Amino acid sequence: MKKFYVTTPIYYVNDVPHLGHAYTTIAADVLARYHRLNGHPAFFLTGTDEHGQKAEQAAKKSGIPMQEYVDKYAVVFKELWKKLNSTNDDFIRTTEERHKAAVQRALQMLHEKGEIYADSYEGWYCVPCERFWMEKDLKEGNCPDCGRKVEQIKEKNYFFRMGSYQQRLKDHINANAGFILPQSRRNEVLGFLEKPLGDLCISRPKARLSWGIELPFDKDYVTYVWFDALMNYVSATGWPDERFNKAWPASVHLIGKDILTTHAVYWSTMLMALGLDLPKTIFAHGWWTVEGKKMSKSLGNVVEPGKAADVVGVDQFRYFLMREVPFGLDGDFSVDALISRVNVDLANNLGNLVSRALKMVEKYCDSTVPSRPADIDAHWITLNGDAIARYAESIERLEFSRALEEMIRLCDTVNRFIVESEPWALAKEPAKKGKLDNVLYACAESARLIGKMLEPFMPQAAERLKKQLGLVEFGAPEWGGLKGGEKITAGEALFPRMDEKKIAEIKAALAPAVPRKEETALITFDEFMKVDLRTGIVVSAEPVPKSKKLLKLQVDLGTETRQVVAGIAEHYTPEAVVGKQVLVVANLKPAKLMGVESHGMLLAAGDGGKLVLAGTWEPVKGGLKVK
RNA sequence: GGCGGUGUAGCUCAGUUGGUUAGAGCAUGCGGCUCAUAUUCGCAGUGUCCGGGGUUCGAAUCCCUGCACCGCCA
Repeated sequence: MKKFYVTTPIYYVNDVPHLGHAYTTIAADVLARYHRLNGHPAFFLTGTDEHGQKAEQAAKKSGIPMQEYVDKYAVVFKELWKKLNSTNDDFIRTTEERHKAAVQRALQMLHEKGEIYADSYEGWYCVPCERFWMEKDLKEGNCPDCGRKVEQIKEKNYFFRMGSYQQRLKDHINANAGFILPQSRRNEVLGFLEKPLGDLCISRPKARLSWGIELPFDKDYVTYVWFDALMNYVSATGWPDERFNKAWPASVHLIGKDILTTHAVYWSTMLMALGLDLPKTIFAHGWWTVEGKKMSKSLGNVVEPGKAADVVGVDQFRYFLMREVPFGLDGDFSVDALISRVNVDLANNLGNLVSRALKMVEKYCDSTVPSRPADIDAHWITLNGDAIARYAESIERLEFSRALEEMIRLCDTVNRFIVESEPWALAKEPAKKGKLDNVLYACAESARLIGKMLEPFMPQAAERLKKQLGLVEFGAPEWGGLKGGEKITAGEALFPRMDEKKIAEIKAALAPAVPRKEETALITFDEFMKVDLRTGIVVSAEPVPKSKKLLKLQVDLGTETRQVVAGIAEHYTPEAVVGKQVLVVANLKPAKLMGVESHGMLLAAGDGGKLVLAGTWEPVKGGLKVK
């Protein structure tokens, strides 16, 4: 029997779950449900990644003891998955004994095999930021992040001989077209592997970071979080116990595109070194924007999945995520798109179809599915069968949106069939009762098949539809599952249409939280007057070589022509700014940008998108004081 | 800068190895039905297939080039 093992990444506990987390988990859940419903033993794993510096920092910041902090977050994730009807079979936490033991065992094995070695290196280290910097990245000898001074320190660490697996990994990827998906991501990894692959530092000195799994062969170190985290995929299956073979190798690792390299390269080589099989597929899906904008805390537009599911319905939320965007591409989460999907696909099309079909069975057939006609049109059976085949094929390929498209298409087909057969007209002629029964059997049976298709995606709606059809299980995805005689209960609509009131409610619930006002310190008049603002006229402009953003401008300030370098090249062409009347900070300390001297700054307004230069309302000459 | 990708209807996209009038969904307009959640069905569209050049009997598709955007790497 075909076993199926699907994983999500274990989610990092430095923040609350967002749309991206829900997306991966729901996709994994759909796969797991689909396989279980088809009789394949399925194992669906998710969990939390609880070690490492960021978790440690986040805990410190919140002033909660480490273990208490991670316990709290693990619960937050678990509860969300419950709410979203995730059927994960296990939930692994990297702070659990079973996981720590597996990680230490792996480290021990690799150490003994000579796959891990100690080495020292010197580098520039920023103590407050707790990280090393390359010489070239330093800003005037200081940390490019915080600007504080860095120290040259010498540190010993342990390294995994990742580089020695480069060729084997390339060969594996080349020989297995489905190993890394989508194809564009596969190309990326192959491109990455064109350059020499270095070894991987897998330790952190406890002096710097104590929150982690201790190296079994050196108690002064803990394990690097990625090495620790990736091991979850096997530790949860019981590795190194024999029983892990029941699950491993994984059928699919679902991941976000941001963690492709760690999985495709780190994890794959780790498995090779441990002598374990590689997963069948690593699938990197895309990211969601919200109303066209990148999700970010500062914009306050982070979608909380629990909240979204509460207000639109869990099934509707799951449907939208799986249907809206081809799996693998980026997508946009907008209230308009969400409403449209729910109203058009689920309410008008699918829901209404089920409703009209069942109500007719109630009305014309005494709420009982007519007996299965012997001579039903073969073409009709083929139409249904083809839809199911294409649906199944799409899911096997992880093309969720396509699978759902096929389901909706079948609804279209059945809706058309109803109009063409006009059961309401047949019902008026007692002589045509036989024909009427056949039509309504076909409708009910198609509804069953549609239920079968929506089951992995929308489990609650599936349950209701099953009851409406008088079934305990939907049965096989083949024509003829309904035997006739099933008691129908039409009841309430499967998916209520969202009206204006509901839409307003959703918009209110999902509206971006008001971003914290940036506290602009108040300044005195005198302080303001220290800024020498002048009007200027751009005399000439040219791009700064090798720079995307910078333009080199000569600006007429009346008494002189100033050279000013402005970061506006992405918004204005040189031609567009020549002759423009601008506002210049004339007493700004000169600076060199990309090696070009700049004696001042132009004023411009922008919110991260389009930048707009500031000028005066009426044309004025250059050099006037602005106040 | 290196490598890879994308550009098709108002919007989101599909277009197999080149082959008739270039498609789907949504949105829009008109018409029909009344079983159904004002639902559904039919019809109607609109396209510089990013620009330019080339190969070919024939190019959205193949080649070259330019532009724009995106991804990975540095």
